[in-house]
Amino acid sequence: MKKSGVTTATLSAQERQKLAFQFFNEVGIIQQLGTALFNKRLPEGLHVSHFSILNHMVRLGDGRTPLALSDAFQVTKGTMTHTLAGLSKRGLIRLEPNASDGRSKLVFLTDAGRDFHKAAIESLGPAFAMLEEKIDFKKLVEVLPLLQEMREVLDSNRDI
Amino acid sequence: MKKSGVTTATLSAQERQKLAFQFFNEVGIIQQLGTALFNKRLPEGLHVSHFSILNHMVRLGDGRTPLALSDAFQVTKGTMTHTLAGLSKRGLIRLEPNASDGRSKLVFLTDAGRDFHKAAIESLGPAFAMLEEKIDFKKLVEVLPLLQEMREVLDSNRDI
DNA sequence: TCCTTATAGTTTGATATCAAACTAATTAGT
DNA sequence: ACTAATTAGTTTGATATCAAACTATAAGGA
Repeated sequence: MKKSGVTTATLSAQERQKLAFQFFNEVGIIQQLGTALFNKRLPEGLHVSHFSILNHMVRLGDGRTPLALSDAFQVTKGTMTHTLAGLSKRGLIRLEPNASDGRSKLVFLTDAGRDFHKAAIESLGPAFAMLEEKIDFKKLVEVLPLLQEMREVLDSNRDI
Repeated sequence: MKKSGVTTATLSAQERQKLAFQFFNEVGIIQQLGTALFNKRLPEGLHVSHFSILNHMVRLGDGRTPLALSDAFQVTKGTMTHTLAGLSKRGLIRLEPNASDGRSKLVFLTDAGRDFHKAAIESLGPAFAMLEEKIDFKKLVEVLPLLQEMREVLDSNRDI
């Protein structure tokens, strides 16, 4: 794998610091812009956070606990309570008691939730088309492992 | 070339969609965890957003307008007003009228701001050490170009 | 000059998120 | 079995952010 620009030889402490800031800065901006792009395409009052949960359940199955979801998305339990309340109020999910644990609940997709997810995917079409036109998705494949690694490192070192 | 997993040959529309969701999901989580990690190390009441602005001015010079800063960090003008107010209240920056434009202001670092920046960098030391130990920074170098590209694409297609 | 439009910054109202305190149910240690 | 510790979810209070309306200044065209 060839590379250009910054040499791979050695990075000074200062270079590493600058790199890290750049990395987190870009990540933060991408997150903001990406969220804004998605939000704009979703119906009034619905946020990417809502869509993400529906998407997660459509792809990986429903019947999970709120805690499992807050783990998957790395948000606090309180945030998940809030997000699920929004979905529930709109009838996109159903919250049922968990028979095997009285403290817990299970989250299920409703038909409306599946429909909404499908419609949301459709309405994201133009944004996807734009991305596909401008970005070489094979590069995304190459980049994902580092992102996952970074996420895992950050996740398992929260107490640092 | 392996046959399992995603090959670089061709990606179906569905694979591309899944990739994009994964990408934005990882980015969102990294942003959250990274922000949390940094915030924890900053003094009470100060947020990464404050530090980032100080860092920007230390590295690239002060005397910029709030609008230039909101552009650089891709936040709204209102958000920048709020963030600068926080910095100003703590005496870390000075806001002066812009002699060449009555509508505008200029943002300057104070000595306290420079001191604080230095101290913040120090207090981020352990977090950096952890990252440096766990992450190969050369990989960061390789990943930055795509992140920048993605940021630019998203930035120049806000209206999609 | 006067009027229209554009620009810089502020304000307002809403919301997503976090951290921490709280409640209720389960599990574990003795 | 009983108490202590843990766990799932909710609530509370704070704050960072956004979008949109607003204010004040600047620039341009007739």
